[in-house]
Amino acid sequence: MPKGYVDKHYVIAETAALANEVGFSNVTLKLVAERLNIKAPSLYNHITGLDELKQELMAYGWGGLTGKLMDVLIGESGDEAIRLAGNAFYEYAIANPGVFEAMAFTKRNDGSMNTEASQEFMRILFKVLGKRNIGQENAEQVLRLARSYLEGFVLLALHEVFDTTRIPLKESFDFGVDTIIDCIHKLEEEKSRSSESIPHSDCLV
Amino acid sequence: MPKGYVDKHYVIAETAALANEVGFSNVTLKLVAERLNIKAPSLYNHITGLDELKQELMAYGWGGLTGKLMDVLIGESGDEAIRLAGNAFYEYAIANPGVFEAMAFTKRNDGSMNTEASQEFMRILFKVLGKRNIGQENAEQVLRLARSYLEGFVLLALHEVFDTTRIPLKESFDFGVDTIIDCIHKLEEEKSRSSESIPHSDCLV
DNA sequence: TGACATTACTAATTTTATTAGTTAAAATCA
DNA sequence: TGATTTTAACTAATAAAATTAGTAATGTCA
Repeated sequence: MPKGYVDKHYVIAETAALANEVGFSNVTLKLVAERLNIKAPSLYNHITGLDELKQELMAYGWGGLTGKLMDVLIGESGDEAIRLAGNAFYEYAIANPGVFEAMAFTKRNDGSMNTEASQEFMRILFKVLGKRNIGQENAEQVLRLARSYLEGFVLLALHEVFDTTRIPLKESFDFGVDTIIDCIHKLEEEKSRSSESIPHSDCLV
Repeated sequence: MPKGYVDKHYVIAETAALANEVGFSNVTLKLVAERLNIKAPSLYNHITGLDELKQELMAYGWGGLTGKLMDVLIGESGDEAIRLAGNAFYEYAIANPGVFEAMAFTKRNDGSMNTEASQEFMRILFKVLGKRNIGQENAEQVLRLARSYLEGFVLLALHEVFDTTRIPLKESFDFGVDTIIDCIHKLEEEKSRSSESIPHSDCLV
């Protein structure tokens, strides 16, 4: 047990593991400290308090998820990219329930770090949508829809609201993702119809 | 200040008002008691503890929302019923942010009351979907999609995640509801196509 | 009126977060 | 290397909140 063994990142990473084991709402400084083999007050050398730790956990979660998303989207595009993104979200959240609670429940309007935490994730999704011919405003609408659905579904799934004896969770999740994809298709059709005076490239071949 | 003035319903109702004012996570027995002009330990004559009070608050919220939903759906059907249901959800949640947090965050898998709380609400939505020609399983899929979207969107809106300087919240919300309605239309078409050997009633006129 | 249950109270306990003040290890630098 | 300074741990103390125990006052009902 050398001295400078614990640092801020280690504290947050262990808090994440703890949250996944006992649930986000049951995370206490006492438990975090025990897991790190130090006393609770020593944590204040690394964090300003429990509130900050929870904020950090939220940011940690968004960072981890964003990493997975980038991995999965390399060289992918179109509908398949959207399905892969949805799956990455689903798998990350199910595998990290406590961290996901932090991501979903921690207020993001107080403080700058908070809003930024999920911004990179959204920026990537927006980039995927940007390649579709639906226009900027529609892309933002789809983005809000997608985010609401993803966070909502996973939240309900983790709270075991859905009766899984009939339809498997993943099947329902995919149904929702497909609906969003259908929505994009519809917007693409509208867009191409509205600009039909200008024939699009396929017709020029 | 006569004695038997406070009862369980009153405690819960005041907790709801308090939660809407200070936020769900800031609800304490001390604050509830102050609001009721009694001392904190006296609350234990009406509830078994803070945990139960939060569960009751969740059930109270679902009950209130279900009431609004029934009001709004009397004599309504079709797409309009779905829009009205969505609006009722949206308005209730925005008007009762603290109660909605209780509805969204309180775990529903521990204890029987919890799952039942939202069941009546879902049963009504299911009834609306049951009138559409999409089949039982598809109705369940749409229900999960709708619930995920509704809870997710409102959660994000209350956490002020969305940048409202561009697109108004309500407009985005309606976009999502319309997407769900499109989804239902698509399922209806599939259904009628799959049973086209049996001509449906319109063709028999 | 007089037992009985209910509801409020005060006092005490427990748990957790947090602060204050101290010490020793570790890093820095003359 | 050896002195100094920072850092990160500790113990002790404080504060706030939930909860329990025990008591008194109020209301009900036979």
